[in-house]
Amino acid sequence: MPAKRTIPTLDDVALAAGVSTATVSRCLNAPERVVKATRDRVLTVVQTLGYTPNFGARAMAARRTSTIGAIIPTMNNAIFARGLQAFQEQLHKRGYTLLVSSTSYRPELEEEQIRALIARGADGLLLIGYERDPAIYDYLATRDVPALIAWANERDRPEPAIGFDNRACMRALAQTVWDYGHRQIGVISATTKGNDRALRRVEGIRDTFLDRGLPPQNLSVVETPYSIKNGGAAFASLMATATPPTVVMCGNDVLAVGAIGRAQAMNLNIPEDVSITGFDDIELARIVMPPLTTVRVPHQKMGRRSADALIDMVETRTATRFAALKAKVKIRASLGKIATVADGKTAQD
Amino acid sequence: MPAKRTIPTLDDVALAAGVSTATVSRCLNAPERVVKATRDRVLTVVQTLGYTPNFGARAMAARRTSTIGAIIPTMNNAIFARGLQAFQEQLHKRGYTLLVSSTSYRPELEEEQIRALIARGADGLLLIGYERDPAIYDYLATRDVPALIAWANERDRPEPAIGFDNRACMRALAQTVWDYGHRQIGVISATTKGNDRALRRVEGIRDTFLDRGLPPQNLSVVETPYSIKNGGAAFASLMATATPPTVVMCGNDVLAVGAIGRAQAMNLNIPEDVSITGFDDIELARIVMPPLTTVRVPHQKMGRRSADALIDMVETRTATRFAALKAKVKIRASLGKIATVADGKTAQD
DNA sequence: TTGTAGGCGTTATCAC
DNA sequence: GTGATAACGCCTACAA
Repeated sequence: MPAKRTIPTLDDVALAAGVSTATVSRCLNAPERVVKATRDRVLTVVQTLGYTPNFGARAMAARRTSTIGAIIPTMNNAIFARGLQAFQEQLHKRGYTLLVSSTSYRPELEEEQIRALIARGADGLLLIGYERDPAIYDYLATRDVPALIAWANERDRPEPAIGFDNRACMRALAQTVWDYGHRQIGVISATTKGNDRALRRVEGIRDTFLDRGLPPQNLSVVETPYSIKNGGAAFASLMATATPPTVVMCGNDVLAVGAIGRAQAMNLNIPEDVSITGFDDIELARIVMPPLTTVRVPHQKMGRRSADALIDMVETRTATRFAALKAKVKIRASLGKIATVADGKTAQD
Repeated sequence: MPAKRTIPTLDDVALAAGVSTATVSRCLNAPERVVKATRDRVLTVVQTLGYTPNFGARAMAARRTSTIGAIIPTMNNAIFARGLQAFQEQLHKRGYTLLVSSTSYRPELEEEQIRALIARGADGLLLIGYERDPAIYDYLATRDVPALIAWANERDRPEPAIGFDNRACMRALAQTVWDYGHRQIGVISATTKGNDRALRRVEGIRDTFLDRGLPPQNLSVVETPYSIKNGGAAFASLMATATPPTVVMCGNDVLAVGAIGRAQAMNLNIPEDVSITGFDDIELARIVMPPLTTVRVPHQKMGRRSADALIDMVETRTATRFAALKAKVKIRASLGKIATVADGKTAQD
């Protein structure tokens, strides 16, 4: 009647199976190098004893962990959730485990978290966006830990990255907005400090409108941390000006949903009184009334590809550059047309 | 010009600081046991070398990791996100790290994940709900890993749990629905197999209505996996019957949002044509039109308390029982009143 | 095909 | 207050 109060180790298994620890280890890590008879015997013992290898010991001896770390700004909303889920599923398929941690959009926390993940033995790292202290890139290099950037992809940066071109995507959406006749533009951006994706999106908006000759004073930008509530407040402040915008372009869907909610509270009709756009195309974008015009980001594909790319980097010790993923403008009811005098039309549509 | 291609270890630090590895270790783990002069010297070296302790080695030597594992059904929606975020923040405050993994609502995956987290050295585990193979509880006991149950709390179960009473909460909501005059009830539940929270919620609904004498045939329940889309489909099937319900009570807000969307697509007015209720009070519940009547779960408090409780269990090796948290019915526009003949009123309100 | 033995980087128990 | 030194559990040459 063995009161198994102790955790079985490789030794216990070896002893019970009448083989050496080396053989047990092989049965687990390279089964083909053990003859079937012994392998079966060993695996049975593993089962009955309920043996599980100790991760720390294994990591130390093998000097790798089959673990990938990811550091994302937040798990609080759907923006990263879908991509992360796909990332983790693909990792799992290829025999890797995911370690997540989040910075709560405080970039200064990222370095500590990178260290923590590396200390935990992460074989590779997924990071969001390009912008971070160069010392971090140095650190990654000295530790020889491959890192892949996601949610962004800029043509002129050398780091391996799987994502879309935030600036070009927003430029495309802004073009649609321009084509719809809007000439008085409000922008609600996430805080751009330490967030290159947010910055690029604002730049994309500027590109389009200023290139087409919009007077700079017709384009007003406010920054605020991502949240539904902040989106609402920023919207109110934009609408409170002498010449309120006919369209408010938001840095992401969460801000846009906040703006829509506030607009309704202010008894403004969308898109008759004001149009609103987002970015990401999270589930909320279709639920909200009216449905949100936004940019559809290929979250799943991005997650899956990132997993494959990062594992390749880890296993082959090489780094490649990747082409940007496509993200398409998705027009829904929250964006309406403005009839310009030149068009000879009568009113908003 | 040292080309530091190697990762610094405790030995390197000890060597450079001219002390023993034991002293370096103490500087890091019990600074008060080292005289200030040496401590400063050592810590400087740690800085300049960029030393980070190796997690695996540390875990092996110290036989603990300051790591807590959590296994949740999904990270895909907001249901667990808020509580988990609070959980992780509180863990962080107390010097612990969180390891998450998700089962995608497939209970049979839980055991493997528990093993994986324990193999990774989790000092304690957070699990959702009570229902699981008894063998799992045995395993946890032999491995001597404390586990805390969250998102549920049943008076007559001995396991330590921090959460609310799903059955009682849903009973309270059902009471409100009853008071509003509804006598033809539709229920959309998550799959109850392997999900005690979902089962208890349905039971809560039955409790209220059957106790008050509602004929069983006036209460129809459909089960479907959690998702907005499935919620919509289930709603359509409930409404397609000969005597469609005047209210559809959903097992959570995600299903309810799906139901609302489908109702709109079917040109049904809420609550005039049919009322809809949810459970959880996630952000979506306030965004959706009309806003959703639901049960407000204290996610943050639950997360925070769970962290404290679990750390206490780990550090003191004791287990206590906890009282259920309160969750309140939150009435919003998606629930309307039915005028009964007895009330002498005229119509729906 | 299988066994032996050294080493991975820490912590903790002792002496000093 | 500080320094040796023995675990900790596993992997992997290398040898048999």
